[in-house]
Amino acid sequence: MKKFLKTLSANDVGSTGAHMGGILIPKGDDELLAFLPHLDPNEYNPDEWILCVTPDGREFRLRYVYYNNRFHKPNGTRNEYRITHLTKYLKSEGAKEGDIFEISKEDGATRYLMNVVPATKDEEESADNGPVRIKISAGWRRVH
DNA sequence: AGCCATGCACCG
DNA sequence: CGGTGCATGGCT
Repeated sequence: MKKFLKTLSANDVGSTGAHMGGILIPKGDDELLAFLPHLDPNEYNPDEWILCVTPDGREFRLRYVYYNNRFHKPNGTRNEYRITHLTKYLKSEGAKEGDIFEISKEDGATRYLMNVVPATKDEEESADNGPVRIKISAGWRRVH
């Protein structure tokens, strides 16, 4: 099973007043890009819907988008991935800036599992005996 | 590269 | 009419 963690930013949880309701995916990481559905860079703003279940069994459909107008519009500047439609879930969990968002999936499975764990716990511990955490980009970790 | 912000459309 | 998401621009 592959599993990725992201520390939520203020903008991610909506506490900045932003109303774009979603989180940012680092681009340029092959493991993460392979883990998520494939989005064709040759398409303009391609998106894919992924099915996520929470630990308590609720299901959410999330939109995984690649904003790439940099390559498709004359003066486009966007080149980033995002996952939206998360506001409902994050609010229901009372997620705040600094908390950890987890997303995992069994190899070959179709459904993803997601979870948010409060900031205080997971961070400090696990120096060298817990699971291996590899920093792959700002805010993101991959767990083996 | 990543996070912050927003005008407008849509929908209840 | 208020909330949410889309697509995009801006700032660090």
